[in-house]
Parts: sequence; C-alpha cells; structure tokens
Amino acid sequence: MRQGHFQEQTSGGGKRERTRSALLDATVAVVAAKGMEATKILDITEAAGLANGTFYNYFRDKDEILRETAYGIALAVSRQLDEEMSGIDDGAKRVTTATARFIEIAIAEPDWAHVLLGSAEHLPDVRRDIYHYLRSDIERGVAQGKFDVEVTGFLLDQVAALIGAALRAQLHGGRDPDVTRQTCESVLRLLGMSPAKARKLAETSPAQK
Amino acid sequence: MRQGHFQEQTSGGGKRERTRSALLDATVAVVAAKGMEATKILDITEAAGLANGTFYNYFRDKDEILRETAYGIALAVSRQLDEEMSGIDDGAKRVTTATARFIEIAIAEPDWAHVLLGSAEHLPDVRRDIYHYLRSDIERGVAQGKFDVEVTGFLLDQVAALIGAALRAQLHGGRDPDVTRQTCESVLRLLGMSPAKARKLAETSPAQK
Amino acid sequence: MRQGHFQEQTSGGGKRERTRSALLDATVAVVAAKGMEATKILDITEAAGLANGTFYNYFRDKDEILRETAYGIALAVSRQLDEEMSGIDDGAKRVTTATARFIEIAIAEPDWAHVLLGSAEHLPDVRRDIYHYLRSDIERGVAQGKFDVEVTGFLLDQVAALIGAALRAQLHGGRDPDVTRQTCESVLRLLGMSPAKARKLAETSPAQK
Amino acid sequence: MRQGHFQEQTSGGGKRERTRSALLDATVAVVAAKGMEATKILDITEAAGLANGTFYNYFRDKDEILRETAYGIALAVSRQLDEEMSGIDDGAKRVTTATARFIEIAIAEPDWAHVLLGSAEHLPDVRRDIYHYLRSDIERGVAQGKFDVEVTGFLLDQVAALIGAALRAQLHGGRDPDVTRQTCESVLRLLGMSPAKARKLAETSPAQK
DNA sequence: GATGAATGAGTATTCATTCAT
DNA sequence: AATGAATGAATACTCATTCAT
Repeated sequence: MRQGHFQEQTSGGGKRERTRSALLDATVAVVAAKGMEATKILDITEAAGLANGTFYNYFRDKDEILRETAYGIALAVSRQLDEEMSGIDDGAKRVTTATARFIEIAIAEPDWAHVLLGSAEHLPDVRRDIYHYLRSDIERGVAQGKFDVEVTGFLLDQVAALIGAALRAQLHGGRDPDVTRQTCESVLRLLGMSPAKARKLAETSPAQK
Repeated sequence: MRQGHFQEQTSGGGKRERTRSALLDATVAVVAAKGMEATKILDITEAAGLANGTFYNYFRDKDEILRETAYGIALAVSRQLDEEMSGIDDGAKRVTTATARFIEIAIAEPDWAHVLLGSAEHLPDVRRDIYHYLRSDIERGVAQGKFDVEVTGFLLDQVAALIGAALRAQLHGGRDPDVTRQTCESVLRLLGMSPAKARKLAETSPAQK
Repeated sequence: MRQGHFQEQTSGGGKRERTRSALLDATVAVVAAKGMEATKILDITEAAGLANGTFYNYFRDKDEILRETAYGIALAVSRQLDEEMSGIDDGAKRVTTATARFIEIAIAEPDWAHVLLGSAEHLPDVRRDIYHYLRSDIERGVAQGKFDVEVTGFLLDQVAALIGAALRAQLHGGRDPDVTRQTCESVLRLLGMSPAKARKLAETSPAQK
Repeated sequence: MRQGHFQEQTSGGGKRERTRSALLDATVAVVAAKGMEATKILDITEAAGLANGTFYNYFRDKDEILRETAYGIALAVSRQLDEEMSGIDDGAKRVTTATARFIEIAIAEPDWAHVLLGSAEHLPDVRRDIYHYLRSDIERGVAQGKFDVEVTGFLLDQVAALIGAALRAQLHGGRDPDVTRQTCESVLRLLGMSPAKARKLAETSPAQK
C-alpha cells in the first residue's frame, strides 16, 4: 500500500506509531471500498500487510479503529481548512470557503469523502466537531448582516446535508466543480441571502481549477 | 404486535396474505429499531410471532423483504400524498405541500421515517420514484415563474437531503412543526425564491397542528 | 406430467390408487433427474401436481417412497424379462438374453436405469431379487456344461457390476447397442466360456435394432 | 484419533500442516463411516478434535476437502503401486499385479477403500487418473499378444467395475484373498485371455499372505 | 511486539414433517 | 382426501476475538 495520510503524520515516530498508522491508513482504504459496516478486521490487517492478531495490539475493537480513523480524517480536513481560512474575516466568504474547500479536500482524496460520509451517520462526535466551526462562521455572517437566519442545530443539519449531497454526487459522478459551486450557492440561499447575491458570491468561490 | 400498515391492507385476505403482512409489519418495526443492515431474519420472525423457517415460505431472503417493505411504505406515502395534492395547481404550493406533508406523514408513523431514510441509502429505486414526483412539481414551478433554477439530478439530491435532515431531526428530537416549516422555507430558497417570499409561503404550509 | 408406468398399472383403480401412482411416477422422474440423495419431497409433490402435505397421506417418509419406487421398477423389469425368457432353455442363452434385455429395457426408459442404479447401492433388497433370477440361469448353464465357474455371491456381484457399467455408459453416452453386446460377451467370458465362443454367442444377442 | 496417513506425511511439518492433515485424516474416517454425501463439516472437525470454525481456516468448503482427501488417497495408492510394479514388463502380469495390489492396498486400510469407492462416483478426476495407468498396461498386454480386445473407455469401465465389486465385497465380508484372485482371473478373461490361462496366471497373483 | 492458529457465537438457509382447515 | 401454512432441527459458513509461541 502506498503511504497514506496517517503514515505521513508519523513518519518520524517509532515502530509502534508506524504500525498503528499503517492500520489506520488501511482502514481508510477499506472503508472507502466497502463501507463501514462491511469492513472486516481481516480486510484491514491484510491491507496493512499485517497478521490479523496484530490488530489487537493497537486497538480494542473494530469500533475503536473506525472512530479513530474518522477522527483522524476529520482532524486533517479541519487543519487544512483552518489554515486556508485564517485570513478571511467576512462571514459569508468564510462560509462559502469552508463549504467549497471542505468538499474539494474530501473529493481530492475520495477515500476521505467516503469515510466522512460514513462517520456522519455513525459517529456523532465527528459531526459535532464540524458543526462547531460551521456555527461560528454562520454566526459571524449573521452578526455582519450577511445572513438572515436563526442559527439552530437544525440549520446546521441542513447545511451539513447539502455538503453531504455534494460529496455523494461527486463520488458517484466524478469530480464536478459546478456541484461544489451550486452547493455554495444553495448554502447561502439557505442562510437567507438573496438568490442573486448568493449566485454572485458563489461564483467567486475558491473551487480548485 | 399491534396491527401495522400491511396488516390493515390485507385484513380481508386469506391466511397467506395475513402472515405475509405480519412479516412486512414486523420488518418495519425491526428496521426502525435497528436499521436495515442490522436487521436479522430472526428479529423479523420473532417480532411477527413466527418460527424462523416461516420467513422463507414468503420471501427469498432479507433483501427481498427489505425491498418490499420499503416499496410498501413508499407506496403508502405516495398514495396519501397524491390524494392531498390533487387540487393544487401552483408549482410552489405543490412543492411546499409535498415537502411538508411527506415529512408529516413519515413522522406521524416514525417507523416509516426510519424505513424511508434507510431505503434512500440502500434502495435506489425507491429514491427514483420519489424524485419523479418532485421533479415534475419543481418543473411546474419553474414554468410558472415561481422558481429560478436549472432542474438537475443534483438539485433533486439537495431537496431530498433537506427532507432527510428534517426526518432525522424529528426522529431524534421529537415531532416539531417548526422543523417542517423551516424545511419548506429552505427548499423554496434553494429553488431560487426570495427569502421573504419563501418565508411567507412556508408559513402557510399545511403542517398539521 | 405424462402418464408414467405406475399410473398405467392403476388406471382402473380408485382415486387413492391413482394419486399414489402419480407420486411414484413423479419420484421416478425426480430421482432420474437429481439422484436419490438429492430428491426432496417437494420435488416429488410438485412433479405430481399435488400439495406437499398430500405426500404423507400415502407414504410414511421419503425412504418408503424411494423403496417402493425402486421395487416397482425392478418388478416391472422382472416381469417383462420373465415373459421374454419363458421359452429359452439354454442357460448361456438365458444369461445373454437376461443381460441384454435387462439393459435394453432399462435404457429404453432411461429414468428406470437411473432408479435401478440408485437402488443397487441403497436398497439391497432390490439387488437380492435380481440376483435370484441371475443365479438360477447361471446355475443352469453350469449344469449344462456351458459355464465353468463356481456360482458364488461374489460372482453375481461381478455380473451385476458389469451390467451396472453398461447402464452408466449408455446413460452418459447415449444408447449404444455395441455396449450391450460387449457386456454380454464379457459376462460369458467371466462365466468361463472361451473368448471365441463368447463372441459368437454375444453376436446373436437379442439387442434391439 | 490415532495418527492417520496424512498426519504421517506431515509429521515433520509445522502446526498448520499438522492440523490440515488432521482434518484430512478425520475426513477419511468420517467418509468411510458415513459416505461422502452424508459427511458433515461438524463430523469432520469433531473427529479431528477441533472447533467447527477451524475447518474454514483450511478448506473453502466440503467439496474441497473431499476432493483433496480422495486425491491424497489415490496418490498414496498410486505411489505404492508404482513402486511395486517398477520391474514388471509383461502386460498381463502388470494388469494382475495392479489389480491385485490395488485391491489389497485399499482393503488393508479399509477407510481408503471406502473413500476410493466414493470418489469413483463423485470425483471423475480421480477416476481418470486411475484409468490412465490401467489403459497403458492393458495396451501393453495387447501389443504383446496377451490380450485380445479393443481398448475402449467402456472396457476400462468394466475393469473398474470389477475392481469396485471386489472392494465392496471385502468391505462387507471381510478380507478374502480369494475375492482378489477371482477378480484378477475375471479381468484377464474380460481382456480376452482363455479361461485356463487366466486361472493359471491369477493363481500366481501377488495377493498378500 | 508480531504472529496466525484456534475458537465459538451468530446468522442464513433448507427441508422433512405436522396439523388445522 | 387434499391442502398448504407453520414448524424447528440440522447444517453451512463468517468473523471478531483470544492466546500460545
């Protein structure tokens, strides 16, 4: 298996860390290929080039590795997003950037998109993390008068649902920048921006060329 | 088990039909409780008060009964919806009515909502059916100048995602008419209606008191 | 299903007899198609156009109907053979006639051959019946100086094994009079007749054109 | 269970090889006791003193282990036979030796006889292997003027049928050198040797004391 | 630490047989 | 007699988990 995300993170670490990362990377690949429910321990260890028993030297059970894998991916996406958003002050711009970049990053590494979609259903904690960032950006937009909504948990659910739809569409249909743009536009409309403004702003969204 | 939807449909039928319905009703209950993936044949037959072997006198395997269960629910919802929408000509009104009533019907029988959410993921055919109705109503609204969007498959995905979010929210948080109203409003905004008009129209949505 | 052997036998009888025969005929067909081990009660009743439960109004269990089916076929073959051999006095001639005609009769109705081969293994009683006739003919040939062997149970096993090989060969390869002739020749040689005489006599064997 | 043939073959090997052999040996015993069709996985693992699940660490399914068991036995018999026949040039002698020794070897380890009889029916490949040797020896005898027959597939079927009869007779009746001798004599007669010569030659057959 | 053999609980499925109608 | 729905024991197979080496 080629070096995955977790391997890279721990390339300087000891053997224990490297083996652990190999298992996490293998899990990403297997979950992407077969879904969370269908992922077997043996699939993971085989993909990692290890014996099945080795798994239990690192993780208590399947749930644990699934959770840690999803957290790891979510963390990686968050970090990258944070970086890219550090200079943006405008709430609306932050929301479109976060939306577009989140989608772009996940689709650029389709295994990540699979894992994120899977975790959204099964791992509420991952969801909560993402919601936290989202909420603060939307609230900023509201404070700046860009959005006209009450920021409820359900509103975040709706935004997340639109982002999920975008991931699913591109996982099945292949990468499509227009899907991402359309999603940004929809999110802005959802948040109470006028259709025309939403279109204008979405058009300048930072979807990668 | 109390009499379920399928039992009602066949209360006049022979023993065979009644047992078949008992299995389908049991499946609805089990899927709602544990999800499609986790549903076992033995769960179904136990819930129906039958021996495991009896299952195979009626269905080839788990997939078959899951499919038929989901189709049955989808059909029941469609029928009820059709009836209620027969007199409505305005595309925007049709869309809010369909959205609101679909959610209300599914939430009134929460097991149905669970099954519908499960099918959307696992049974593409059920999805396709629902999309068909949705698309024609949206296109009507576009033709009437109410909406300003290009009606793509992805647009339908977005609307479906919002409806799904509404179901999920109410399944977890309990019935909440405001979630339904909010969903209608969001759908209208998504379709290009101005935030103000969307709010106005969603307020008159036929969510049950 | 077309009328089978057992139906013919009982065409004059009452309903009970006719239904019973229908089950026996169905068993012949199913055993021929799938073998004794693989024959299911439901196969039989379906082939007979009856409900599964009806089976148990006529037979205690699967073994019983298999046994009776095999006996019926063996009896039918014996009867036909008896008739055809009534005028033959020469022991050698009787042995070739019995061998050749047994094979021909069984192959003419291939289902019978299948049943007979199956019974030989599983139903020793059928075997015993056939051995009885065979033994007396061989002993007659020995008494007439045509054969030079000690007539043991094992000798009969050998003859039966050759007949079985002939049935198998023609079931797989299609009817082939030369296989039957060759079998007669081999049986005669086995019984101590010189190769030349055996060939001569086998050539006049009553294999059907 | 006492150490069987396969265990002996692998007594030097690692644990994996020994367990695998234990399963094969257990299969031999179970097939001998109950026949191939009636052999259950659980019978095998119990006979081997293992848990049912262990079976699937070594074999895909029942067919696979049955096939490998039969091949293993056939191979063992072939090897032993090859050795014993290495110095024999005379075709007739080769045929009687092969016949007699095949029977003796199989009967000395009655489980082997059971497996071989079972394979002949269910595993055509095993049959084909044995036929190959048989055919070349018979053809040699024909070339040497010892036999007077056309060597067809059906002829081999006949010889095999006689050998099968010998195995069956001794499995039921207990070891009986006369059955083996008689079989050799019959085979020679079948191949066109005169009864007298056949008897003479069969008398010197290498049946074990 | 790593290995991989062994385990056995869990699940789907088949089918002979019973029995109420 | 005939029906066919219901039964449940039997069986194959999977896979997370344990543990001796």
